[in-house]
Amino acid sequence: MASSELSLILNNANANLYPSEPQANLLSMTAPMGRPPHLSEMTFSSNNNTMGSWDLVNPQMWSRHNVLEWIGFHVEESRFDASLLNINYCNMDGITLCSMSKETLISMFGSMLGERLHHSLETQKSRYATDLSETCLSESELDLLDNILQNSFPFMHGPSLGPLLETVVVQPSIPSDNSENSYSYFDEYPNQLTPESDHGYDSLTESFQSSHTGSLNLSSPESNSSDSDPEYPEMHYSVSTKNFVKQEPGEPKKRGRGRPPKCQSEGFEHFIQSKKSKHAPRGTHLWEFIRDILIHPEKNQGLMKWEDRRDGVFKFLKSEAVAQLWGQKKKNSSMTYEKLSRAMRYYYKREILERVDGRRLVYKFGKNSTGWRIEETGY
DNA sequence: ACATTTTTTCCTGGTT
DNA sequence: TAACCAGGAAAAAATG
Repeated sequence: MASSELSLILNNANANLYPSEPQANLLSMTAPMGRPPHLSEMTFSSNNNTMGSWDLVNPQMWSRHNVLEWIGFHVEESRFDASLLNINYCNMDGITLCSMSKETLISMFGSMLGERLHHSLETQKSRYATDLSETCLSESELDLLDNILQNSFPFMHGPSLGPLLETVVVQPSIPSDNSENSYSYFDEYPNQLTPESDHGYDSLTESFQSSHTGSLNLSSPESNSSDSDPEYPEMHYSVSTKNFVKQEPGEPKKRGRGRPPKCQSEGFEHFIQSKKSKHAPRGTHLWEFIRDILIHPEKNQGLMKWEDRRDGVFKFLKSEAVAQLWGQKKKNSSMTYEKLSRAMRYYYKREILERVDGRRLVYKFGKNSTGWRIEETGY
């Protein structure tokens, strides 16, 4: 639960930096070592560019709190998408951090943030070089730290560390004691960004959080039938039923047309509201989101499939699941395939999509869409 | 601040 | 009957 709080913090920070970005997965986490900071202890300052107390302390002396502050500072400074962070990597103290090589940091945080963190860490270390010499660790101590590291991040196995930037995770609705049943999408997508993707576009980094309040099979009916591809395992997507409940029973209502005003949530997001960028990052279009699911066939886990890869014909296999994913990206829990498909139909006119008549859940990319062709993707 | 574009929501009616 | 498709209308949100 505490790790969820950590995640929440970073994700909220990210949500404010990149309003359209999804929340990182909270369910795929393994237990981090030690006691993570409590929400109330967090100081992702609402003051832009304000360093935390870590700046005044030798990195070797940093608490977990300081480390998290420091990471948070650089996440914000570099406008890194915090939802891409594996929160497990953020839960360490200064000693652990200081024992990490540049390569390790890059492995953990990606090249951009990792290098930045490394540079900052080295700078901080040098500032306190005198202190460091006094607190220099013996080889055995370093070995011990190495062990701690290994135990803390068991999923790290050398340079090609495991699911580093864990992103989308679809949780089976049936609780399982086997964590392998949860699987993630686009673990290391920084190298898989679509050629045509706009900078920073990461539509597939959202989590697909399950809820204990109910489960729903979001597979489209058709996809459950003979049309289902054998290569895609049937999954039951567990999604809070509240996502589909737009009205409380008994609430009389009938909204007018058009979209209702967005409710401003209170809490941490509000706390760091001032960090919110004026505009959402580009490249958050629905068709790009759809495209990116398709061009990562090994990871889309049966959400969609190509009907004709070369011609750009594709089909929704789990229409509601895709809609939920899209809704999650847009922070809209009431997204449905019905609405998503309306937006898809608007693309016909703009020739981003072409109509495919007579085939349910089937669409085709049009001449104004990019980034999906084999020549563009390389596969 | 404002104009335009994109998406969301709701709706009616039709098809599979 | 459920799920989907078409597309109008209106409005919010995103974007320039």
